[in-house]
Amino acid sequence: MAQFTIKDLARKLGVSPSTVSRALHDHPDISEDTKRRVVAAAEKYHYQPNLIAQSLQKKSSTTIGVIVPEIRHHFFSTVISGIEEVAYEAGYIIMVCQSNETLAREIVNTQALVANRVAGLLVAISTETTRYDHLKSVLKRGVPLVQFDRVVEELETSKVVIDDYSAAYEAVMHLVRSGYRRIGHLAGQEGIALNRHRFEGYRAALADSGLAFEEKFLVPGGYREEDGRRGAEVYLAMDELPDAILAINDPVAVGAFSRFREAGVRIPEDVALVGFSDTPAAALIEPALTTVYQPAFEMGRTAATLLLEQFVTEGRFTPRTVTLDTELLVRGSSRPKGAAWA
Amino acid sequence: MAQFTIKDLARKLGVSPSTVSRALHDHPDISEDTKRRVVAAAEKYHYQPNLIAQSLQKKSSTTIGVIVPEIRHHFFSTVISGIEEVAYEAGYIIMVCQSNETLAREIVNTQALVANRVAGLLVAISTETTRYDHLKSVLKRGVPLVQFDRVVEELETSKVVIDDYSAAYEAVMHLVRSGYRRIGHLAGQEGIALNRHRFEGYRAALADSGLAFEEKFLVPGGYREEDGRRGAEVYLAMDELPDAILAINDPVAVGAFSRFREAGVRIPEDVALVGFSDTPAAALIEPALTTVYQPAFEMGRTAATLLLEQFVTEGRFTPRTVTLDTELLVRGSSRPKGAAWA
DNA sequence: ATCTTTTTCGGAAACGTTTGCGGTGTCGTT
DNA sequence: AACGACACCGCAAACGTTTCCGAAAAAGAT
Repeated sequence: MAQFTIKDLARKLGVSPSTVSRALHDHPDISEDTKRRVVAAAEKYHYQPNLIAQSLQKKSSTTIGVIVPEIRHHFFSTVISGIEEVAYEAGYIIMVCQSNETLAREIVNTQALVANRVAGLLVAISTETTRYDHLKSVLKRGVPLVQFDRVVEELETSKVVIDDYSAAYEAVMHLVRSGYRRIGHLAGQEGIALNRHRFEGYRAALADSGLAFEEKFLVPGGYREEDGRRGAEVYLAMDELPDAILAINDPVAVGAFSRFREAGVRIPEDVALVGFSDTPAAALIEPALTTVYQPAFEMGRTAATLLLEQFVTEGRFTPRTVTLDTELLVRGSSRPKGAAWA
Repeated sequence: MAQFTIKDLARKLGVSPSTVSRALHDHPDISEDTKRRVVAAAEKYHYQPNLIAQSLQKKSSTTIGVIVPEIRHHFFSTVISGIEEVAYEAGYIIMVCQSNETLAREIVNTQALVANRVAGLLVAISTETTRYDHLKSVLKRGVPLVQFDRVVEELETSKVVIDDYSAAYEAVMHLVRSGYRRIGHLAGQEGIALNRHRFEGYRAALADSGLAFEEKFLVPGGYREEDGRRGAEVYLAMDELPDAILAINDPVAVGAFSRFREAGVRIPEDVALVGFSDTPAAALIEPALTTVYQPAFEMGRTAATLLLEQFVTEGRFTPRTVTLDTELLVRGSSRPKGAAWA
């Protein structure tokens, strides 16, 4: 019932608690013989070290905190999977919180994780997050922090991102090469760096192709399927549809996709579609969605790795930002204009 | 840099640490006046209680552990989302581990969580898990445990599940009513209770419909898309295909779906398909997949709620198992035999 | 004015570890 | 024979809280 502690073990063996502790940690001051006895006894009595006590004394825990907008989203759960993977290998365990895209909850979450004395923090900010006091305070406390995906650039932390600008640029270039000319963009909120970068890549590609940027074809929204549907709605109300659309992510693309289909708009004959890979569903719709593949799992792995590195670099440490490669997966939804059905 | 503790606060205020602690917890022994002073000072110096120390002294933490086969799977990440939701509301934070479907890692995970002195444990076992010593040991230590989805029935814990038997039964009945007669089953491993129940529901529905159970149409496999593809392969090698298939879950159904399509087999004209809802992709394929909807988010919520309830019921407590309702979402992939295209 | 009650607080131990420091005992060297 | 070196281990403090047990001061009762 009550906990079996190191003291109990010591009593059973007739040695001191310090000896037990040292034996368990393979300290050189302890003879091989007693080490064996201690380990054997620990085994026998199912001794389980109390990590809480250990953390208190060491002033640092063996858990790392993770904050994401929503756990259930495919992209983030994949990232978390990656994080857990390397955390596990390194003997850490992860505490996961979701902000539900609200700043208030994100703040509560960071406080809770700090209160739990996590060794470090991995965060992707919410869409509402335009003030960063909570993150700055984490930094000031000296808690290692690395941002991923949704990062705030002016914060001096390690970051892992994709090259949103180039990815969007390439996606649009692909559309242009495929014969599309009136290319719209289902964008995200302007505040988020990621969204801005994708927009800028989109715009630059238009410019570099000698195409005009049409304000009305830029329709901002959120990250979810319903936002895509709403966006499609906006396009449908226009005199003339764009002939291609770059969506801020897959759910939005899929939402637009189904709304368009309902309206009898053919993909890609009437309008081509390109997304950013948040979901495996993209490959299954008909025609399959052309999409920018984002290495979510790998993003989680590297973010965690960066954090672990920061743990060991005592004292002076310089933030690194690693940019992961994306890949444009060309599929049916952006078939060259006028091409026959596959 | 160094931590600002309750002692520091006490020193600043010229009172004892005990007084500060009591003031912060609104203890009646403390005058309103000093309470105000303490709270104000705590605010001023950004005092953050050390939950680690608190846990050590209280001998119980405010974190709950979660173990799932794989975080990245849509079903489980949705469950986790639900868990986090109610945990958050109750002031708990969750530690999440994945077993990667291996028993070894599941064992390590439970030990790590116990070592971290979680207040309770929420687990869905791996496919490999046929011995339960690690879970029994958790129980013996008196750590509250509730199982969800993949449960081991002989363990005396609260459980939250769906009625797999009935769900499979209804799904097959639906197929029969739609005119299908040679109904196959892409099953999971036999060891898992959940798989067995679905199989039994399937078999009972056949029997009650006066249809013969054909051994060869039962093809066991795993939970992933590739298992579905492999299963389709098996069917394709037969002289005669089944005219409908109940898949153990959506990924498997989707896998079979795409393999069949590659082989020129039409869905549902040549073979109808029904899945168990693990993924949103089911609604997007063409034709859309008929599937048994499982309330994953709700499952997470109730599992966490059950655990929280168990926290307060000191002493005598009787395990409850709650069965969540499913719903058969009838879509194109099981269109009545011979019916025209929508 | 003394005694009892109440209010308000402090001392100290405890939760389970780790670790600096010091203390034995043994052995080899001179 | 004496001394240093070394191997091995125990004491006690510390990590930041909470809480039992009193104790002092204030208030009320007689």
